Amino acid sequence: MSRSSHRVTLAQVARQAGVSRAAASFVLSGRDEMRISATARDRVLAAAAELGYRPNLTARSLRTSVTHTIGLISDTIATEPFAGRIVRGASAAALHHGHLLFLAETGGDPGTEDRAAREMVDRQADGLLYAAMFTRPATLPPSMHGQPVVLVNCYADGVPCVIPDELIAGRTAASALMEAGHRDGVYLVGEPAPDVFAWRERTAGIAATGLDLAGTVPCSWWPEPAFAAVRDFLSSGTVPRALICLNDRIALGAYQALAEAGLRIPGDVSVVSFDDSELASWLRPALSSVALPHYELGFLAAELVATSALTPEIHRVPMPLSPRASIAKVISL
Amino acid sequence: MSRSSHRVTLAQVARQAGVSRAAASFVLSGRDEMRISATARDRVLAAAAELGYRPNLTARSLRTSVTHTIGLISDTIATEPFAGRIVRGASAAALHHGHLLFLAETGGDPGTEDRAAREMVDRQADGLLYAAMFTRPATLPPSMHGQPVVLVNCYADGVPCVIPDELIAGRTAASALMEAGHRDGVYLVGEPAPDVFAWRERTAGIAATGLDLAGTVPCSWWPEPAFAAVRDFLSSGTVPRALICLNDRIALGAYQALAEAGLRIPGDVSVVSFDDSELASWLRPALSSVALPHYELGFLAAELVATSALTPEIHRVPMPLSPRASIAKVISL
DNA sequence: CTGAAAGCGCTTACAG
DNA sequence: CTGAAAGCGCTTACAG
Repeated sequence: MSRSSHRVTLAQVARQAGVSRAAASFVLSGRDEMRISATARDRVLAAAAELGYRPNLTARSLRTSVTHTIGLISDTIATEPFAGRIVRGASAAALHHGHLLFLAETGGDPGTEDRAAREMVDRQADGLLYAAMFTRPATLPPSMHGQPVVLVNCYADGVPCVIPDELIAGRTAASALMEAGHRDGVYLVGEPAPDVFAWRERTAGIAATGLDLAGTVPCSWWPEPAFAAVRDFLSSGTVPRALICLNDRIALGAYQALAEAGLRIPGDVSVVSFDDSELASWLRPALSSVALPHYELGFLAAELVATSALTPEIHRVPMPLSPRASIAKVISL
Repeated sequence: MSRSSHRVTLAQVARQAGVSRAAASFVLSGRDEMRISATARDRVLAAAAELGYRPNLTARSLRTSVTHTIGLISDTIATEPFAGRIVRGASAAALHHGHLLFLAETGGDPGTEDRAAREMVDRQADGLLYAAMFTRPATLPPSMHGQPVVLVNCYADGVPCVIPDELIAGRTAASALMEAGHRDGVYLVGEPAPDVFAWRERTAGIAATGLDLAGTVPCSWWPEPAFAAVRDFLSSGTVPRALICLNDRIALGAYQALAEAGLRIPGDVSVVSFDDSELASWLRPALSSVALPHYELGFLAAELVATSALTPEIHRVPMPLSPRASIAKVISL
């Protein structure tokens, strides 16, 4: 006996209530056009409750050709610590709109991406989300073409996308320093990466404030290289007044190098960063960081497909500063 | 015009191939019982390829009453940094078995859990996974009763579950220290938590090695309290030889306190920990840590439902040590 | 207001 | 080997 044969069906509810299946369908799906009599309505509701009726949504979907289902393809979000918030946001929005999320993690492999998207399309997902770990141009898997899709944390011509507003983020980080009185001796830490959206926008945002960087300490965006680069930089004798780290991992490495050099944060050196990962609040002193709005990215994207708002726009989501103890006010004489 | 009316249907493929729908169905679903003629077979395949046919899985499911779909309900896994690996493991296993994952993040709210599970059941998911952020007893939402379910990182009577083998983990951590020659001055850092599975099993595992702890430094399992507790402990004058930290976050706090006290790792104090989060490899020196096998947990659990291996067993997944630089060999005289 | 009927796109015995 | 038919559980015009 298959499991579905255990489930009570609309026909059974109708029989027990003494009405037609059509009538039962109307009251249970809340469509009141036909003005079912109140007593019939009550009998159907009572029967449904008594029998524990649950609609078979796969059957309903076959008829209505809408599944209330959204597929999310992600390269490696669930691995990447805090980027899992994209998934959480998308799930919350989906649930909120009576939808359910299909999720596939592909590790970025194009073959897997295509297969996963195809599985979703074959299951008649109402729309597809394609999410990236870091903001970048996207190449859609072939099986997504012609489907309703929104890009999350990535972008492509003619496709609606939701991305973090890194331009404002750069401005926010620089402003935080300037409002504390910093003007001189501000260094950017992190390798220039003209190909990387975040780098381009953040540096443009910083420049837009009029803040004059004293220089750049190049290093790849990870703790270990950042530690080495900042250590070497400090050993040259320069003492910076403030560091803008291009992410929290770089900031961790910078903290370590600063500590080794006997420099205090924020007394000697102020630090501001991007990401606002958990790390930011764990460091000593806690790190001021501009938050990547992953939850909001996922939420908005799922909402766009749930509400069929699929015009090819670029939605920029604000990146707020989480101010913490790593920035000191400069006393000007 | 609805989207589904654009999709090419099995009937169209059959017509173009000049065979019955039944014949087309047989060749396309690879069921060879009827020994379709090779030329008919080829014509069907050609027609399907030419028309770009894709089966409507929602229709197939209605007929076969299996959806090749697995639902995953998680309290807050996608938020919790590395626990997102459960999702990744489950997704990989699902895909590997031709299934797709429904995901819902509930924030641990029972109402949301129940609603989400109901949405999955209504969509005829073949089985459900219920996952917890940290290993604990589980209370299933009512809508999951009677469904095929496996518990991930949590447990309940009579329900199959997949949990990390924390007992061996405790033994592994203690053994790592002992093999390096540590016998004396080994302290456990972290608040005793008799209600917490990980605490019970880890301490039991440590005890099982015969290692005699010199004491415990109690503190809640977070960086800040750990920093404060270890700092106070050190200020009492005791210098430990080794620390077993109950998670990586505690280890971070301990590192900070040790550094402040001018103690070197591992020269003065060896440190071993549990979790093997990203943090472990970022610290200086890199931290030896016993890995939480979240990916494997998710993978195995999804595989169990995909293969219908749903006997109510407790599956314990090994927790391997990631050895790094934080443990020093003790030179005995 | 209610009921009989068609149909969504498949699969699967069942006759030939 | 092939084809006509029933049916999975719903929704929705369409007559009465």
